Amino acid sequence: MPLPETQIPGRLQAYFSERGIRITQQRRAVLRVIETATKHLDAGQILRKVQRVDASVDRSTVYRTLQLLKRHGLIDELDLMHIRGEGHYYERKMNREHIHIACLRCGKITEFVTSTYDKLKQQVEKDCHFKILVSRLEVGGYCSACRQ
Amino acid sequence: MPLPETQIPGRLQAYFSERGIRITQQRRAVLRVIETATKHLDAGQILRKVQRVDASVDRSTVYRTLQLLKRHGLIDELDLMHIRGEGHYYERKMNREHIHIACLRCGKITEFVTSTYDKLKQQVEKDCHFKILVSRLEVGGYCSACRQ
DNA sequence: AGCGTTCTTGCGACCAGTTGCAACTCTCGG
DNA sequence: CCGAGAGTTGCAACTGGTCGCAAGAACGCT
Ligand SMILES: [Mn+2]
Ligand SMILES: [Mn+2]
Ligand SMILES: [Zn+2]
Ligand SMILES: [Zn+2]
Repeated sequence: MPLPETQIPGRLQAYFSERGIRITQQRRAVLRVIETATKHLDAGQILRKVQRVDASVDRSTVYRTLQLLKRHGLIDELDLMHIRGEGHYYERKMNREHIHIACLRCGKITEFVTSTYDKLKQQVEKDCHFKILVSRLEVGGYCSACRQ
Repeated sequence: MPLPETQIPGRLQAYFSERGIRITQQRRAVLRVIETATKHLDAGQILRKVQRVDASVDRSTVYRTLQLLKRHGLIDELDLMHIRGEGHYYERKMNREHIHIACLRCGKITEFVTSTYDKLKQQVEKDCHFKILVSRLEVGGYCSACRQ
């Protein structure tokens, strides 16, 4: 994941306190893990990282926090073509919307930004009279290396 | 779901026998359910429909058949923005790739076909040197009716 | 700082999806 | 039509995600 320079640690926590959403030790730990992630993490990975800070944190708390973040549009939920298992992956929502490209052979995930994607979404909004709040484009196939 | 006229019942079963994939009573039932579906079904709905034909069919068989169909590119797996629950939805793969648009308020699912989507995929293939086998674009937001 | 309200947590029970295994059944060749 | 062999099934056990509930923590107000 890009982890752009614009990503200030503590941003999620700031969002919470601005909105009067309670900050607990458990939530603080989850937010830290998500903010400092350098790749897409699934719920299990997030749980394990959180438990290295506080082993008593329950899995339901992590799931509830992920739901909260999702509801507020602070993270995106991805399938990444279910390369491994059938669970979901999470990433901090960034400035630029990007496409996820998953190689079905080596498992590499590539992110791709293009204005064509923005145009396509605008077209959907116009043609379907629909207000888009979330969107997700994922593709699976073979990367150049895996095609020899 | 469109259920286009080009959709001949028995097509999936024909595909199986052409390839020497065994056709069992259980698989036949699952294929029938998927071929005659008029909307996106989740695994639980498929299981219940199959069990109305043969009550002894186990859930693992349905899941395994769905995996088989997915592996052969005969069905697409969708999240539909997890409007209801967190499971996946399935649909027979059609001639035209389409976008799924989910209203987060009323739950309506709209399908949309546009050449812009094809162009975007071509661009990804070219710019990322990637061979696309599967793709999935889902958007969530509010439909015109739900915005008054 | 102490208090009360309200929200959050951990727990246990539950449900959905996966997997190893032994019993079964398809398919093909004879 | 039958039998052999490979592939498939149901089952049971397990894992991952959800939910109701009672105990516990956060935070605004004094
Ligand atoms: Mn999914
Ligand atoms: Mn569809
Ligand atoms: Zn690859
Ligand atoms: Zn709507």
